[in-house]
Amino acid sequence: MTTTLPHATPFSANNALPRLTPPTSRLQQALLGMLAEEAPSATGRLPSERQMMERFSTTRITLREALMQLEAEGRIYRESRRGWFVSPPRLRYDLLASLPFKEMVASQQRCPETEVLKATQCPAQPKVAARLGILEGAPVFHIIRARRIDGRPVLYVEHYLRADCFPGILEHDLVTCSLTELYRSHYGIRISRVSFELCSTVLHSRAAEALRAASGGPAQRVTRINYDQNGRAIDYDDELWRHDAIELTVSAAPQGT
Amino acid sequence: MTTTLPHATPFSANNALPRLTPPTSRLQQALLGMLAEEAPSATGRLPSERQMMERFSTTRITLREALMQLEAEGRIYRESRRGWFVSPPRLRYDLLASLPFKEMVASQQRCPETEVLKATQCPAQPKVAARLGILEGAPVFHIIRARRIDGRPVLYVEHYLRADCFPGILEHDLVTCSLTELYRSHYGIRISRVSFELCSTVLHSRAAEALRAASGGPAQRVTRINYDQNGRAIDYDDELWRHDAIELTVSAAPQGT
DNA sequence: AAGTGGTCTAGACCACTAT
DNA sequence: TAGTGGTCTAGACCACTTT
Repeated sequence: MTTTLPHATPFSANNALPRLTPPTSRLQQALLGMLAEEAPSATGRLPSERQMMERFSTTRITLREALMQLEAEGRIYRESRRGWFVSPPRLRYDLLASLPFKEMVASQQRCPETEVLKATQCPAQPKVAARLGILEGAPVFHIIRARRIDGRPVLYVEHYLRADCFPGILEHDLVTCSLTELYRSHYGIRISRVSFELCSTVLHSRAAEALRAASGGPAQRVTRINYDQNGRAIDYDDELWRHDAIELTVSAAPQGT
Repeated sequence: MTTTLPHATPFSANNALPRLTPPTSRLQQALLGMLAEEAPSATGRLPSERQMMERFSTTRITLREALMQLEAEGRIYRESRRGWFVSPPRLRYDLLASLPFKEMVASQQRCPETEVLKATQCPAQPKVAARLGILEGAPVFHIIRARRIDGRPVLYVEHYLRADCFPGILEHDLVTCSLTELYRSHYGIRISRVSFELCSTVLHSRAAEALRAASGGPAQRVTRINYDQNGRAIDYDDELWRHDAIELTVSAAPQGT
């Protein structure tokens, strides 16, 4: 079942002729071809590494190198110990539209799901306190959620809410309702300003576990601070997205004008 | 010169005792320690891979795995075939402040430099035409620049300007002057709206070459469309940043309010 | 129980950089 | 010219998932 690749000379390293194309990029081409042809198979799962390595007559390490390149490009992704998959189209995430996750995903004809991993009250750590403009150790609600699109876990979020602003909020349904909707309907608080910090990093172990991903996998961090009509910081979100899952968007008038 | 690591049991694979800490994370710890102690050495250059691999008694492949993890975290970076370096602090890039590169970098006590790689007129490719709202093949100016911070090349930009808006702009000094400044001073065009698209990808070969980086290295893409006071798209920028070089920032009123 | 991905070993050659 | 990073080979064991 060994498909012959262009320039597939198994012992070309010992060959006087120069390799026309380096194995990795041949491999990538071949893999892309494979994705184009076969991948639309329901699950989007790729063949096992050993199968691919045999099919393309290469080593596991070399094959993985090529796969990880495609992962970095956002074309494929892996689930820990489960294998490689074709990446679905990116979700468009308009930062200033401030749509709740559920609405944002649904409006793009995808299926949103949420799971609450933790919801407690605790004292504010220094970093959280600084961002919320409150004293270290002041009470905050700490909510951790994992969110899925079409069944695939793509987002790990930690929310920190000023406890004094939202008494009893943990009693509400945190799976179905959006937090900003609760702010408005139950606490009369509207969000009048948001500020974001975006940076590309990696998944820490807890996030990785929640996303069925490899710890250290590529991630896009989006942190967000919401301010109410009085300019007071009311909550702070720390989002970690699988980096291939989103495309961020901003549209506004520049401030210099 | 071999430093003993905690749990450094060279043949632990054949050992009945479980490894207390996996080699890669031991390695990462050790490397972080090394960075903390020695790295502030002027150039920020790390020892050669072979030296590190001997020092930490491991394999080159395993060592590189650990280094690439740190690269993904944005703590170190590499220059193609030149070695590994400690990452300088990220530049804060406020998308809506619309500060020219030079001012933005200087305001953060860093030293900006610019190099023009290409500046020509050419017909608009489909993608460019679509974003500028002009006909395919309509004339655009195509400018490619590489930009450095403190001597390190971090940004590869391609600009596409509507040629009908900016006659003769290629005659100007594109190294020293900001484009938006030229728009205002010579063409009476102000930017009244911007729209961004952000997404994490990899460096294509031209960008990699310009940034002395490995092709396929981690990158942050920032595309930007500028609109004038009549709501007409006047230029389109495609920026590729070394992913560890920036931290993006947005602050504004959400649009739902 | 079989197979998978995750990790690790122990080498090697080449093109390029630094000296 | 010596040494470097980039790439590749040919194996191996383990913990976990899947069947």
